[in-house]
Amino acid sequence: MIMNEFQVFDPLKDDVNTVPALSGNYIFALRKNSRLPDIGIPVTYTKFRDYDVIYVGLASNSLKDRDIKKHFNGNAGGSTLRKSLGCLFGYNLIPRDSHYNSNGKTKFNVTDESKLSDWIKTNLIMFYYPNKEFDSVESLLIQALNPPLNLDKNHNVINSEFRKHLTKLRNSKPNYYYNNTIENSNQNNLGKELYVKIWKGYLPIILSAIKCKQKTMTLDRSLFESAGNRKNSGYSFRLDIANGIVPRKSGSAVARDLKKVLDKSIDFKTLANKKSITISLNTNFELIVQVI
DNA sequence: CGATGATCTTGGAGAACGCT
DNA sequence: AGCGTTCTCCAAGATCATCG
Repeated sequence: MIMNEFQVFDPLKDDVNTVPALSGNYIFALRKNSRLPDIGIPVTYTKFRDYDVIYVGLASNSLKDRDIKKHFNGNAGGSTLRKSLGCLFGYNLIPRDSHYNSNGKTKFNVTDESKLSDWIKTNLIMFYYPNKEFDSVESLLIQALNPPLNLDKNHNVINSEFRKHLTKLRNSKPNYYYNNTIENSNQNNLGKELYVKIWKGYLPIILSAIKCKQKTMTLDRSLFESAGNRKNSGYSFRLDIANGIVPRKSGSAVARDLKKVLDKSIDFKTLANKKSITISLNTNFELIVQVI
C-alpha cells in the first residue's frame, strides 16, 4: 500500500538534504498537541500514522528544492500552505511584488512570514514519498485524508464550511495602495494541453467544413471525456474568428487548445483570411462550423 | 551553480448571462 | 422557467530570472 512508502521529515531534527530532489508527494500533519488556529469553525481531521493531516501536495520536479523549502521558508506568494496558515492566523495579505496588479499574488509582511516559519517548524511534521505517479497519488491522498487546507480537488462534505471560510480569508484583497482595478488577475497553473492532440486529428475535417461554408459534425465525446475532466463545466464553447484571428477563451481549455491548433495551421490562416468564421461545440458534441 | 524570488500557465467550479 | 453557454475567479504549481 502506498501509505507505507512515506518517510517522515521532522523540520526540528532532520536536514532538508535528507529529502531527495525527486518528484513525489508530501503530507503535512500537526504534531501531537498542536492545533490549527481557531477560526470558530470546528475541523474534523483524518489521521496519518496517528498525526492529524492538514495538507497534502505534489512536487512534479523536486520534493526538496522547489516545494518543501518553499513551504518551510519562502513566502506565502509561493506556498499555498503558508498562505492558508497565515490567513487562519489573521495576518494581513500584502502584494507579493510590484506586479500585483497583473499577477494578483500576495504574501505577508516580513515579521508575519517569519512568525509563520517558526510556527510551521515547531507545530508541523511532514511525510514524503518520492514517485512518478504524483498526480494520481495526490488524488488518492486528498480522498483518503480529507486535508482541511486542500481547497482544490477537495469535494468532501466534511469540513466544507471550514474550506469555504478559508477561501474567503485567502481572497481578501490587500487593503494597501492597490485599490485601483484588480481585474484580469489571471494567475493560476498546471496542465499539458489535454485537447491539442484531439483537435489535431479533427483539423482536416474542420478545414473542409470551412470550405463548405457550413457544416455540423458530431465529434467523439469519449475522446474529450477521457482527456480531461469537465463534468460540471462542460466542453462546449463558441469561437468567433475574424480574419483568421482566433479569440482566446480563458475559461475553456477545450477552446483554447483548438485555438492553438488553428493558430499553427498555415492552411487555416489562408482559408480564414478576410472571412468571419464561427466554430462552436455544443453539449451534444456537435461541432458547428459557419462561414459568413 | 544552487538558492531564492518573480512571472506565467493550465484546468476546473460555479456564477452570470441569455436564448427559447 | 429551464437550460445551454460564457465569464470570472481560483487552486496549485511550473518555469523563468536573478543573485550571491
